[in-house]
Amino acid sequence: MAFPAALHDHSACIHAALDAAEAECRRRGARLTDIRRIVLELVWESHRPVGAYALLESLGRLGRSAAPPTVYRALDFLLAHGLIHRVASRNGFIGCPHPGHAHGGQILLCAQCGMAAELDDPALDREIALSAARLGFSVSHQTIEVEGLCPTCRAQAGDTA
Amino acid sequence: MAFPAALHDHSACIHAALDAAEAECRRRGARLTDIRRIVLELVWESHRPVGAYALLESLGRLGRSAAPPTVYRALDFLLAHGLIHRVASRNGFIGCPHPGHAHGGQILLCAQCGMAAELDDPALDREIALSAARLGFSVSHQTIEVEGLCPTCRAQAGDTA
DNA sequence: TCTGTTTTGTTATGTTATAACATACCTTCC
DNA sequence: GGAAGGTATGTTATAACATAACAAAACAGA
Ligand SMILES: [Zn+2]
Ligand SMILES: [Zn+2]
Ligand SMILES: [Zn+2]
Ligand SMILES: [Zn+2]
Repeated sequence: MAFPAALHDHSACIHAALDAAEAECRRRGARLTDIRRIVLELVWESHRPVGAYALLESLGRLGRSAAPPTVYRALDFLLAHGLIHRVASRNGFIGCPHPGHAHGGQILLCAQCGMAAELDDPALDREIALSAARLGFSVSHQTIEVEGLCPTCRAQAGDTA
Repeated sequence: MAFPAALHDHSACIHAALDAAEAECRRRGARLTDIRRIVLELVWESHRPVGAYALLESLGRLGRSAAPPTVYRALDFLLAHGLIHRVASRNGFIGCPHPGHAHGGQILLCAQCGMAAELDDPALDREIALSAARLGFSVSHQTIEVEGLCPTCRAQAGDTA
C-alpha cells in the first residue's frame, strides 16, 4: 500500500473504490443507496481524513443538503461494511482502498500535508495480539494511528535519512 | 504493566501517581499547581478513561466549580508533561503510571468493564517505525488503542483460551 | 515595590455526535 | 394491486467535546 503521491490520477482511485464498494456490498447483500454512495465518493475526494460536517457541506454544494444524522448514518453503514476507516485522532474518516480483505486500521498520517495511507502490516497485528496476551488481554479490535512525514514531505524538508 | 485487577488497593495507585507527578514536575521545573494536581487526582479516580466534562462535574462536587477552559488547560499541562495520556477513541484521558520514562501511547481498553492499561512494548514501536519506513514514511508520534477483554472479564465470560 | 510572566477566571462560541420521532421507500406475501 | 413489515431517510432538538478571546489574579525576579 504505497503512500499516495502528491500528483496522481486520483479519479482512478475514486473509481476503483466505488467499484470495490459495489462489489463488497453485493457480496454482503448490503444496499449501497444513493446517499451512501455519494458520501463514500465525498470521503474519497482526497486522501485526507474528512470530517462529518465537511461532508455535510459538500452534500449541500451538490444540492443534496441534509442534516447531521443523515451523514452519520451513511458513515456508520460504510464503517460497518469496512468501506471506510475512522481516524479517531482527527475526528475524521478515510476511504479504505481494499474493503473485504480483513484488516485492522493501521493508518499513517502526514503531519505536513495531511495525507493518509494504510500500513496494513499483519506482523503488527500479531505483535499486538501477542504482547496483549502476555498481560492476559484478548484483542478484538485495534486502532493504530501513526503521525509523521510522508516521502514527499520528507524530500521537501531535505530529509535524506 | 499489569492490567489492574477489579479489586486492588487503588489509593496506592493514586499516591504513587501523585508522587511520580511531583517528582517529574520538579525535575522539569514545571509548576504542579492546585488545579492541575486536583485534575490529575480526578483522572486517577479510576483506571477508566475520563472525559473533560466528567472532570468538570467532579470539580464541582469538590466545591471547586470551574468552566471548561480551566479543565482543558490543566489537561493540556498534564499531557505536555507526560502525566496523562489522551484516549482518542473515547475522547477521554487516563493517568500515566510511569511518567518520565519515554514511551508512546499504547493503550489496552476492556470492552466489558472499561478499564484501561498500558502495553508499553518497545518492540511494537520498532515494528511500526520499520514498517512505515518501508513506505518511506518517518514516524514522529503514534497512537495505539487496542480494544478487547481484560483478564478479569475473560474469566467471567468463561473464556479459557 | 515594581514589572513582566504565568496561571486562572469568565463569557461566548465553535465543532462533533446522537436521541427521538415522523415519513418515505422497498419487499414480500396474499 | 394492496396491506404488512422491515429498512432507510428526513427533521428537530440537544448532548458532548473543545477552543477563542480577553480580564483578573498570582507569582517570580529585580
Ligand atoms: Zn488518489
Ligand atoms: Zn505529506
Ligand atoms: Zn489502581
Ligand atoms: Zn474488563
